[in-house]
Amino acid sequence: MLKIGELAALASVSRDTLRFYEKHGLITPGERNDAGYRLYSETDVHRISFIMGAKEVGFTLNEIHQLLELEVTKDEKSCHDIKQFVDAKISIVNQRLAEIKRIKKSLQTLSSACCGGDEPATHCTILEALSEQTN
Amino acid sequence: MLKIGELAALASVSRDTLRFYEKHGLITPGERNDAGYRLYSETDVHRISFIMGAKEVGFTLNEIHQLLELEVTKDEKSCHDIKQFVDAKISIVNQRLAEIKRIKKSLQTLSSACCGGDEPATHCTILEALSEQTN
DNA sequence: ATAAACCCTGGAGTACAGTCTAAGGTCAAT
DNA sequence: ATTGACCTTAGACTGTACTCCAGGGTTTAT
Repeated sequence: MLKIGELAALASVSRDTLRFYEKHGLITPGERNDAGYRLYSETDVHRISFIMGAKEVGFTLNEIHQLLELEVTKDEKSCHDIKQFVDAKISIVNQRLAEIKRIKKSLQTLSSACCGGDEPATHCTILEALSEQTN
Repeated sequence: MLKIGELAALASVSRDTLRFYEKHGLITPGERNDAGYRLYSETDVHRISFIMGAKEVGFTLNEIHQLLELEVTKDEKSCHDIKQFVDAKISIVNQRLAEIKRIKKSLQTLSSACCGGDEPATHCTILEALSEQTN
């Protein structure tokens, strides 16, 4: 079992952030010791890793909460309900994926158009790179 | 040339958002008419599309500003400088790409583990899906 | 045994990204 | 010529996601 500072270090977040996430129902330590210290399990490590990952790709804490809530509500919901919810999220993820690929392509076009030398970069612009793409 | 409401409708943002972006140096209409109305060009349409796309994949307005500023500062900077900056951004984009693929995989594992029927979804959890992955 | 390093709660403060309101000017249609 | 839909600014307000602080208790190392 990890204390809050240990999990915080592991996940590269602050203690305050973990307590903030707890207040908003994203992650609750399974136990507390006699002094009231939070004690986090292995599962909590996975959980915070999922949260950080989802956050990084643009899910809000609210959306992440919904995703994680699937775990809590699983017994009350049918497979059908969950499949529908998850498939809706997958389609959002696919949109994000397409968008990030578009951005990457723009940046790569820009980078490769750039000779990398010392001359002024008169023709290096994101917008030019974007407009050269057939999207 | 488009008026603010027209560009707003095109980009699915509010007029206020466009003015807010302007205040923060992201997009400035090339012209104003006699009454002081903002008039946006074709380039501005591309620009707002880039902004929305970058935002969607998790860039902050500040980061987007930096990306777009390449255009403005191009003459003062060498190709070398710009290439370095852009390549750094590409590596951030690659991280985001990897992360969103991880999320997508979790969701897909979850979805396909789900029979889709009417029974309670006892084994449908994001965390189970995550822990089944070899990452 | 005592200081440093950790933990607790509650609440205030901050940065970012809008969003809304007030008070007024402009434009197009009836 | 006047109504309604648009535009202007400045500034107040909101929601999200932290971040910090005060005032206290606990644990660990010397």
